Amino acid sequence: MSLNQNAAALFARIGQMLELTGGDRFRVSAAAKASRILKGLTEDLGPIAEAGDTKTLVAIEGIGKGTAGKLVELAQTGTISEHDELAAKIPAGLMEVLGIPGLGPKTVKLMWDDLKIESVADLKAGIADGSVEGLPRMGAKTIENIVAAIEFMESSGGRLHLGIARPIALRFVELMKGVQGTSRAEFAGSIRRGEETIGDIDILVATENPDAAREAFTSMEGVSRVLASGETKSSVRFGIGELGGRFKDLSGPKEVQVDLRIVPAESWGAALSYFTGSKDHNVALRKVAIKRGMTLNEYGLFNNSDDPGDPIACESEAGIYAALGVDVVPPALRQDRGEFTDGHLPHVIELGDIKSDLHTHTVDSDGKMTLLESATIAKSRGFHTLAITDHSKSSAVANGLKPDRLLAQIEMIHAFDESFNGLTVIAGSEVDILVDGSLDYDDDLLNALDIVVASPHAGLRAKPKQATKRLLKAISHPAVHIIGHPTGRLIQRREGLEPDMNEIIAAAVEHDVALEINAHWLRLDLRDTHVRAAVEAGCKIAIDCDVHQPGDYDNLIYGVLTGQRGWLTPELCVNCWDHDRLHAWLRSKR
DNA sequence: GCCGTTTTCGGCCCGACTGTTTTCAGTCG
Repeated sequence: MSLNQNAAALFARIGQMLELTGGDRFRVSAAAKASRILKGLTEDLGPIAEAGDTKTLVAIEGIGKGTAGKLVELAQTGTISEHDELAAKIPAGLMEVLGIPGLGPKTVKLMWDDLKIESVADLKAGIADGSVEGLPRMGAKTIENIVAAIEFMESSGGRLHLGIARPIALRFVELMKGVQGTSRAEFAGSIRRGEETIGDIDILVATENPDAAREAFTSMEGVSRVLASGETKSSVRFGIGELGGRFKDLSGPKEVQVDLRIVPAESWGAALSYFTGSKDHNVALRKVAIKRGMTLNEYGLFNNSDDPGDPIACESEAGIYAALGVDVVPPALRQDRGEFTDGHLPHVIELGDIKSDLHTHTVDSDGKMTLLESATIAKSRGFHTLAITDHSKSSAVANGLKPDRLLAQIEMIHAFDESFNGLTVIAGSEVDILVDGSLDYDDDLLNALDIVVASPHAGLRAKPKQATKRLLKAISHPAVHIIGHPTGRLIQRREGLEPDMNEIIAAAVEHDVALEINAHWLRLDLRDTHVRAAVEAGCKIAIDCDVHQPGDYDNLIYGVLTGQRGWLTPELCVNCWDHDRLHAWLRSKR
């Protein structure tokens, strides 16, 4: 594990443990912030911290002297003494109790101090024997909520994938739009920002009939429990099983919390901005407001005075950003990763900019569609180019093509292309990058292909140095256009390779190779922070759906959101190029 | 613990909901 990820986990834990020991709340949030920042960095701080270079470390926003010192300590000794000291005082099971929704540090500390509750099991026993009931402010209703929350936590195995949560959010939005009196409905929160995993779903509604909205929301089919139903906010648990069996092999949450916010139509923009977040972005945005003598809340942007009067801006997000004198920040960029400090924002890619898919499979390997079926969908989406890239011979389980079958397929695709007016279909392959970095076909065959996507499929537990070497060798092969899902990670399932991304990106720039954002929501590989580093280096990026079945084309949005989160522009994304420019680039490797 | 157009001290975003309270604490986002 890299120092960043290791440190991020430790600081997150330090923050939680400080809460439980009654530490200063600003120190708590500083530790949590340090954790988030470290998670989002692209450059590994390992060598810097090991060298004791605190000057470079404190230059990072949110990292001060204290955190820098602990990073150095971690790099040099393998541990942070503050963490170990806290961990010695706090039972491990207590952290799990803190994870129960609705239970915060105050309550957990009280239970620990007064009742010696040190685990979820202790808490259950304390509820059963009535001792928890004896605590101050602990009534029957609160205990009922804790029992339900424990059940929820035990049935939910972590966060939801974006590709599962977003369709649910869209269903809620459609439902709310159909309720009488609704003028606007939209999802906000982490789904709108395109985060790769989702904690809960936020739905925003502007309506003349709040009671009808609330009623429709809490009684939607699939709602298993109503947690709250107030004037402006309702919360429910929604059963994911209702979606059917397509994701049944995915271990994950069985339920998700969905929040409905009913907001005044006139402050729609302020509310949408507020509930889209991220939290860090909101804090940064409010600081911009404060600097300008204004106050920002979910109702609007106001002058800072005793009698603020009418808002300066509130109806649209764009109006609020404009009134604050900053660029409008697309939702995916709202991460507090420099969107206010790096001058003007780039024009990031949008779904409509994508004009080709360069990584798709057919029935010839492990796809479910024929060439004709896939090409028909590609054409209906307005693409000018479709690359067929079935698996190579070593991917036996995926029915990879032996050389003779590939030669026959190339011939077939080239014949097909002439008959499918308006869409150029090109012959390619998703060629395995073998463990030693060599490719799965000989050079003559590779050069017979219009496009080569080289991807790692096996040996994904290799050490970082070996992984770097392997990918560098593939990148330097003159026939390769794109490196497919470069790390091979599966979100919440498999870590994948951890190569030195800076070296990979530099090599890709040197050899004119594009790195892929695989748009499948289980992959999103490259991930957002890697994309950001690649974009900063001027590296070409491909966004492809890795199509196996018809619905996979719909995954494109997840790839685009990931690109946006990495500040990707159409100029650097080969799928956004027009026909002639794309094909000139492809031919330049032949 | 972090930070600085009030710069090495003294602040640190802001409001809703619940459940338990007679005015508010705790939690969440």
